[in-house]
Amino acid sequence: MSWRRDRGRSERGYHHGNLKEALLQAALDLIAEKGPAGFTFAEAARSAGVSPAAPYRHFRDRDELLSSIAQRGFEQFEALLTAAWDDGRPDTPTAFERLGKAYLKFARDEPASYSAMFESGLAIDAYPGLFAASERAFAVIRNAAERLAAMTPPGVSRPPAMMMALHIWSLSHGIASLFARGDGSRRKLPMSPDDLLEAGVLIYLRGLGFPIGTDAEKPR
Amino acid sequence: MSWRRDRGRSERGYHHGNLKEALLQAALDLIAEKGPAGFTFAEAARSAGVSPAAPYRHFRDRDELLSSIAQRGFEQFEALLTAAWDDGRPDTPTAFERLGKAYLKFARDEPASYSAMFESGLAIDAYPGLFAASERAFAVIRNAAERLAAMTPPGVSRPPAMMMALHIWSLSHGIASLFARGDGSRRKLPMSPDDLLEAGVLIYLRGLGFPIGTDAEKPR
DNA sequence: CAAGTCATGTAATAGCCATTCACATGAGCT
DNA sequence: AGCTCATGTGAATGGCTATTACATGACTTG
Repeated sequence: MSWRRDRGRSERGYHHGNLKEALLQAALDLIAEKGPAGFTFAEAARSAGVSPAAPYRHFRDRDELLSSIAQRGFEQFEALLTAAWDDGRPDTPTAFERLGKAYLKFARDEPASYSAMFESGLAIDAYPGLFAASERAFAVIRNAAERLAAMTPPGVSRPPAMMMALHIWSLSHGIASLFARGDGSRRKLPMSPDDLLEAGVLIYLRGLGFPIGTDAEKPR
Repeated sequence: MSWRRDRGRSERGYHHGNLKEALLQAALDLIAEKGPAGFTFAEAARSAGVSPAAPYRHFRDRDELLSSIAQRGFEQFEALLTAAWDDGRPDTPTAFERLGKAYLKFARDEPASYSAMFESGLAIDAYPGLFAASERAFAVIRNAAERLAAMTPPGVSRPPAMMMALHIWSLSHGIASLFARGDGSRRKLPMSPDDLLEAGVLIYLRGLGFPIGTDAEKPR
């Protein structure tokens, strides 16, 4: 093991010491500020205090940096979803609701990552690591759907868990994309995105035969 | 009236005669080919056979061209949705299903427009015409939801039409964004996006109290 | 500890793009 | 015929991506 010179000193000579990390962080900040299109390799380099050519030692090109950010985003996303699901505690429906909220929370709190993940226009299958990370995140939702599907009341035909997962994911993603972005560049709404999603999921689950209160609105 | 020299001749001298249209078409082709990020003002000009500075006579900048494309997209989208809805004929639920299908069809058939409309990262409120066009398109969905809401069976609390419209829109948009893009750069699915949406809408409507067959799958 | 190696940075450069400005062209009006 | 203004051109500026040859110094090895 070699211990890097971790002294917080900004006294960096020729070598940066942690450029890859610094670039990822800088890029994240830039994306948060100006969207995934506005971010430039050169400016990230400038933020990190290195020459415009330096980043190429760590990323093949701009897209690879973007894909790294997206991948990290999916990993963070998976962790958040996993925590929200909490293995179905205290009960499956409650945990399921929490999962949906967590989805929107991520889109709201990490708009930069979210952009990189879903709106950067990257060909996801061109980056195996990215693809795998996104599959793992989706797996959390699919597992939860599995557990929920297993709970269908007797006398009701059991829905395919995969389909449920896709419906919930699509609804969450649609709401997040259209209304719940951190950057305010989105459309106004007569209710909060969280409430919109919660109501939608409740109605959907009732449609599957789950016994849930018959009024869609929460009186606040 | 002055009649332009509409002769199909490509004999154009100093003036193009229809540059604005030509640029919009060229940009659409380029976006279809390389995504909204890959499209460049300069290349559109080249396609149209004019100098790189010419487009500035018709659009303030690149973003304004993009917003024009998005606006046209919304207008075309609105027309498609209106036709699909067909004022609720032959009956409201059937027409409502058609509306959802039309949404996906648009995303599939016009990926370039769809990208410009939803993934270009434009600040929608910075372009009043664009904003208005998107509102008109959404109004079609809202009207349909209104009619559907009015049909809720007796004994069931009537859902807010706006909320229904937002749910359906979000679900459609989520499915379209995640799975139904024309460019194969999206994720694989165990069922067609159309079927996924149809099943989701049916389940949702059943959850609202509409009397609909109790099995979610169509046997094909 | 001295020499060598290799990862990591830099400088310089080519090519592309957005945008602007002064200037050219010619279509339509009077 | 002459004028005028919308529409195009050429040239220039400054920024970006990406590549290449070269510089630096961190770490290894004897």
